[in-house]
Amino acid sequence: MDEVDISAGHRRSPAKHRAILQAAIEVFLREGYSRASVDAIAAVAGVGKQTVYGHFGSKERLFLAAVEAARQAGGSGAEEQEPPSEGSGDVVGYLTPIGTRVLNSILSPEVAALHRLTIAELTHHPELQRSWRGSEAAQEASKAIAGYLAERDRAGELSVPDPGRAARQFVRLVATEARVRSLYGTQPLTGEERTAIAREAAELIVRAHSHCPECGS
Amino acid sequence: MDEVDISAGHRRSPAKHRAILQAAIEVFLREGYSRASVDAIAAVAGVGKQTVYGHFGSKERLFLAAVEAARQAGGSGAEEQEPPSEGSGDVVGYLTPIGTRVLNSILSPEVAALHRLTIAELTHHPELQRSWRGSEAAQEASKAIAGYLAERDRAGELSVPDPGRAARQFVRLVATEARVRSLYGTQPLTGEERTAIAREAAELIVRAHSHCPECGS
Amino acid sequence: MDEVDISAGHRRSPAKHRAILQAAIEVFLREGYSRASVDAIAAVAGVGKQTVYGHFGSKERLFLAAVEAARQAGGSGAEEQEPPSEGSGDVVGYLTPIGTRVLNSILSPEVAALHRLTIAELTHHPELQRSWRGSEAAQEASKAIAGYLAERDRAGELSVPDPGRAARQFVRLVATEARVRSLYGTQPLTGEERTAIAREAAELIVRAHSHCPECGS
Amino acid sequence: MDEVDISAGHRRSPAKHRAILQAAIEVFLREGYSRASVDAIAAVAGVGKQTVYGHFGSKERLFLAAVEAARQAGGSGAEEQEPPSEGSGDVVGYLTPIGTRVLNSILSPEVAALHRLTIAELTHHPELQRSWRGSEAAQEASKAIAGYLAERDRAGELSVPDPGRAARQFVRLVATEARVRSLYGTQPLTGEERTAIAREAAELIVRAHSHCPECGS
DNA sequence: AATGAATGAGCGTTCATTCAT
DNA sequence: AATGAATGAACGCTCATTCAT
Repeated sequence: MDEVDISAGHRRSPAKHRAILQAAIEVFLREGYSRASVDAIAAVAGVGKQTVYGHFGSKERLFLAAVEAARQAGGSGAEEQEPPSEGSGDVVGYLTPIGTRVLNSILSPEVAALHRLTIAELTHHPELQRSWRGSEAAQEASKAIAGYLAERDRAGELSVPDPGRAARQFVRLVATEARVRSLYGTQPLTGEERTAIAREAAELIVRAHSHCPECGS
Repeated sequence: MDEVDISAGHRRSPAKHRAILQAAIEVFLREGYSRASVDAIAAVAGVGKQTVYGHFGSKERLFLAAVEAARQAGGSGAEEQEPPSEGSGDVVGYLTPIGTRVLNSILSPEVAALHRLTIAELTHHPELQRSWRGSEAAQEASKAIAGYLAERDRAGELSVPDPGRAARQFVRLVATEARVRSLYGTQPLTGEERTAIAREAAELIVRAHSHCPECGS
Repeated sequence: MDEVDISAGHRRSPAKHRAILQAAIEVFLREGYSRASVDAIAAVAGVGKQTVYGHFGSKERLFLAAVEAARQAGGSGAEEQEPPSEGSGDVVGYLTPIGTRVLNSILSPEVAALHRLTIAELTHHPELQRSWRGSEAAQEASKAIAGYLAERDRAGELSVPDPGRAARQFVRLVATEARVRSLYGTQPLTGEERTAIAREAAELIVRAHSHCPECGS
Repeated sequence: MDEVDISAGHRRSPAKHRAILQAAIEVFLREGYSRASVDAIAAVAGVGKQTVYGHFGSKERLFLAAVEAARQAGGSGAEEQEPPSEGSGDVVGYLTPIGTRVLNSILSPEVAALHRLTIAELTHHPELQRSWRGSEAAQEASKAIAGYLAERDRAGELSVPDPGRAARQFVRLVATEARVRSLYGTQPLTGEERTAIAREAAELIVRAHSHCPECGS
């Protein structure tokens, strides 16, 4: 009884609302703001144009709502993979798959397209700044990594005076390298490339925070 | 033959060609591809619309030519600053101003706008990929840094097994952190922020390639 | 049964009927027929759009009903002022304030707007002709004036062979001069202007129907 | 060489300008401002819509230009009839045909439609006020009548202390009576009706300014 | 070569009206 | 009876492009 249209027909149907939003995400991400036409979005959603305006008022407001919805949808699902075992001393072996997951999330077509779109429209739609701050899905991974590094520091395995900074640098390196090499997500990257990017970054971070292998300082 | 227009009247005037390109850069960078109108570009250039078509054939070709011209113009001028003295052992002190220069270049309004525009239009204008590869003005700085790090390695001051990778990582870190914090160049960054970004990255690189201060390994 | 809505819920509520009419008058007079939207009228009336259609069937019928209602409302209230003392021989002094009252009625915002609206829509809504004939609120004043002039004639003070015609001419002169000078009620007229208009017309009528001051013919 | 298109083809063609204006007059006068569509005007003019915008910029500016052009066109041609012989003592016989001509001009379909349109749009297009003042084609007739009455006064045939006022009153009476009876030009008036209206007004004016037939005062 | 007038398609938006509740 | 969501057609206006000069 929840699937379609609870008490539908009279109140503004949430089903159509979602359909329009979904269509808007699809078309805006594919075409960009200017090229996307409200007609096309309405057609994809399977509703009349005025229904779109009834729900969202204007192309601009629809756009902002779509970006926000896409951001939330894109953020979720990234962490559904199992967290790797906390324990071992192989820090590079631990960080690399995490970096790969961040990278996979960032290069997913939807997330990458959303990222490009946000950058493209920042100057004409300053409200996107709000979206931007929360959008770096990688920031959640960043916190987990910071926690892990702090633990390694406490365990005496690494020397990490500022785990937050180190985690942020790791994530930035992974994300940026991936974006640059994939032309901001428009060109595919093989699994090997992805792993190599993550490992390179992991190695840098580990090197920078290792005790001296000889004297232990 | 380069003067201005001396033989004008029948051959395509190079002066008008440049004026159109300049106007196109201005308008495309400000408005984006779709929002920019050929009318507006012709008006800014002070020529008739058909002249634009005579020179460039279509809006799309004009766009690509404008991006290419902007890329060349943007790349130059970044290195006009004197290279810092090569010598000293203060590697962070050496890398930080270089990073700051990279960052200043990247955040200049024209370069940042060009970067956003390229990202925005990558999917609709695949030819921009050509532009992209050569556009990272930072790559020149990268080579200089790699050379410097290799030298430090040879001098026994640092241990840099892969100077190219380290230099690239440094430049990526600086550029990305700057872009993220400035919303891809749409928000200003203070001098202190810029310096701090560069120093953070420099410190990471240096930490990662230092000899152990105690045992020298 | 006239209270408010006591039996509401199934029979058409007269209260809503009146509210819709009132809202329609307001919006049509302010915006004109084409510019007025049924949405706006429904919103002003505080009812749903279908309620409007349930009561009036179409925008056009609502319009005609609104004009008719406005005409009736506008006609009333004009004569609530006391009739001046019948007696004196100062005919100009008697006619002038009557003319001023006619003029004030005609220039009241609602009456003037209704007049403009009727003129504007005459060709597209021929039914407005019915409204038109009865709308000249001044016609009631005209009859009173005719009676007064006839009385002056019987008393030998004036020579008015056709009091109806004279009264009509007086009212026409006052109304037209007022409308022309106020741009059909869109520009205000001072009290002095109003009085002067009425007096000018009164003087003409009196001159035209006076006995010769010398020989009495 | 002047008829069509002097050096046409390159500069904005005056012929199309006039065609658009003519079409706009036709459609605006027939439909009113809101109902008239730019598409319809362009179609009637036989040009593309953008041509209309190239020439006039917006519907509103086209409207104002059309009203102005219609006013000028409407004003001319009214006076092409021969002025009646100045002489005689039959003032009513002299004024009546003049009044009839004024009335015929005012009731011509174009002039009447323009008048209605101007009244209808006064509040939404205040610039029409400029048009308004000069539009009363009757004002020229008014001056002629004033001159005639002044002459009669000098000749001792009438006593007209303020010929300008008297002429204005005459014209107002004729015009208003004609408009009211013809529903502002939307219903035809027979020749007899027209003459009767003019004569009624003429008689009033003459009565008001006659010397006493008995004592001559 | 260069102009800008002109085109036809398309844009975002709003309308009077009907449908489903 | 009454709601407001939904529709399809139109609106004013702008666009990239071509034509005629």
